Amino acid sequence: MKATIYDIAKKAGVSTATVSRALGEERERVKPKTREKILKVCKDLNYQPNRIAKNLAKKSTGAIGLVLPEIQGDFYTEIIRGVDEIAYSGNYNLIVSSSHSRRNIVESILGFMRESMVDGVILMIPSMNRQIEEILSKFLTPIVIISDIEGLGEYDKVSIDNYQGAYSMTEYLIKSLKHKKIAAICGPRDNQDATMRKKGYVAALKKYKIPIRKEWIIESDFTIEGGEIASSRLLSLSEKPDVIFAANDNMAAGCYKTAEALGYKAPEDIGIVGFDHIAFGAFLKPKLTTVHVQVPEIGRVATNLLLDRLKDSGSNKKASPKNIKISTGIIIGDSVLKAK
Amino acid sequence: MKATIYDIAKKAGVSTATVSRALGEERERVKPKTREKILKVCKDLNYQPNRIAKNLAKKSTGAIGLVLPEIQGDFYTEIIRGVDEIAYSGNYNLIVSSSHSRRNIVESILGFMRESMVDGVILMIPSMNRQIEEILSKFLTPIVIISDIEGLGEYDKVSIDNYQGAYSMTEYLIKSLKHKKIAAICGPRDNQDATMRKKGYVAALKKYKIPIRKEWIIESDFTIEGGEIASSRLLSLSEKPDVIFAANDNMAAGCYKTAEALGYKAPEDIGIVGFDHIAFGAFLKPKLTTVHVQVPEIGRVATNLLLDRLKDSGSNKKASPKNIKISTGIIIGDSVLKAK
DNA sequence: CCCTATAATGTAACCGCTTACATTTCAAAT
DNA sequence: ATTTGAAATGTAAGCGGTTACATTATAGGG
Repeated sequence: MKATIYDIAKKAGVSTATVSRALGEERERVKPKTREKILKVCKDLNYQPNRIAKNLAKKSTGAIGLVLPEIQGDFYTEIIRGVDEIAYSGNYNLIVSSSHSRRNIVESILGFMRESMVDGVILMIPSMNRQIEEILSKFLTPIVIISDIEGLGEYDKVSIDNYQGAYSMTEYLIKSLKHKKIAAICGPRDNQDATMRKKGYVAALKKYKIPIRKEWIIESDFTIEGGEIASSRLLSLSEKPDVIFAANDNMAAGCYKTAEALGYKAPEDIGIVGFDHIAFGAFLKPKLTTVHVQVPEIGRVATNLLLDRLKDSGSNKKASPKNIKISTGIIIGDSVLKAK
Repeated sequence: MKATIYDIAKKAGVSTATVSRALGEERERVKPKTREKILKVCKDLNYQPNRIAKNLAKKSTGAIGLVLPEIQGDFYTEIIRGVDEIAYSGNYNLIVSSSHSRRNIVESILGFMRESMVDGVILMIPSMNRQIEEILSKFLTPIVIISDIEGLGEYDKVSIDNYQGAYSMTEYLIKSLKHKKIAAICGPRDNQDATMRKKGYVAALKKYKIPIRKEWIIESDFTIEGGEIASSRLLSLSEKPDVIFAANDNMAAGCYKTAEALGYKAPEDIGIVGFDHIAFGAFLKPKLTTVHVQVPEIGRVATNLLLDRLKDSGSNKKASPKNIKISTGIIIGDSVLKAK
């Protein structure tokens, strides 16, 4: 049988209160000699405090939940890593939940919230809907949202600066590389990151007075295959673009595949640029030019926001929601040349 | 204030026992009419059972822990996905912990065990040491180990069939492709997966009576850079191999880099094969021939073992430890040709 | 209408820890 | 020696559920 605090108290000849204090934050309030005796008994009996009982008494779980839309590929591991790092140093455990074949986002959220599994949750969602909003408003668990969705003023929010990233890349293509025929493969319409990236692209074209051609803006799905399909459509147009700006690196990889299949050589025949700067981009040949996103930083920032929130969840004066954008940069590879 | 079971009981005019029954597994034992009334009150008060209290009363946490050596790249997300899937359908939450700059494996394990955070843990470790063994033996939390380490008879274990995978690949190179000059870039000496892969390679050579050359067996570290260094050493030997068998795809990618840098063309000048079949392998040019490992399956199998263990952790007759090997296959790419 | 078996519900102890409040200890001050 | 106040420790009531056991309601048989 596992030893409990009573066993320790008995064997050490003190009360449970003293044991609890000797082991906890009030360490200092028990006489050194007593404490030593208690610690020795703990070691002898191999005592492991029961975390659950502690949590019940303290009314907290000591865990935070991370809800991801899916979990596949570098992007998500890097988010997890960032969150885990901060959670760990804040003494919280991390529970990860993501959609998969048998569970959708809503169930993930409910799993955490409905059963008060966690003290707070970090919610990464591509888009908001009525149902999710309703669920969130129903619970009082602190929430940090990772998403580029506008509105949602009542929540702490961290997002990639998608707009700026896409704008900068497009501007780079136009200003530095003198390109004008720039097509875009966008992400899903209902994905906010995708939407903002598209907006950035469009805004940059407008700024430099380059007409926007509908047939050069294709909606896709952020997958490699989606990139293949979209790019093959672009490359079969009578008037082809010189550069394809894929809204993420996966789709850029798809463009490489198609280009090769159709006998185009990057960057000479067609320029390709991406967004995200995930690890395997470096292995594409030629090396991919892409928008750099500090992915683990997203996780870190979100977690810090959440921990702050948890810290003063006791005090009644709620700090007003924060909204942090993670800035981006441009990684210059060899996948696009200066326009002739 | 959050509603508790007492609030519900009071408002519904029944006892807490009845509420508990109406909501739990003994649903059937309360009269339908009563149950309905209770459910209505729950909805009205937006009642969320407190999971912690439940756990304390039931003496379980409803969570399993997954300890990873690190969390970077596809390999680990796929493991997580497999584990998560099964954990979810078994109604367990998943807590992930991995080493990083501020925490090592031992701390990860202790975090779970010392504070009884989880009902069971899945432990993925590249190698065993005295300290870890000691910790594990000290706790009675059920454990499943993902590792190819021999011994450890007392634990459930799942491993990639590294030996067979490496053997098959080597045999394929010898028998089907008629190669004889096959070098190997191995993983770290203290990594059991690496060790078993090397053994499989050596065994196949022996089987086909091909002399083993020490200078063609290089120890490296499973990273891309390691693969670069190792392969540049191989390619600078006076007598060069025809094929390099890298013990993982990362190192194979390193070989590609080196080959290119030194002016060798794969597969004509040098054949390259890998191990793992991680996603980006498909993007190497030429397409990588490699050993396929069913990574999510590892997670699934491990979790099933753990859940089984948890299920009959009540019964005293402990089932004897299981040891499952996940079989591998060969993915034929274009990175190695038939010997001339 | 009573008896009895079974279904439905209630009572209260318990899970193992924390902590407000009460009590005791002890050293310094008088 | 007595007083006093801080330090050390103890007592016991929670935290919010579950569940063994006790009690009450209900229905069918005599």
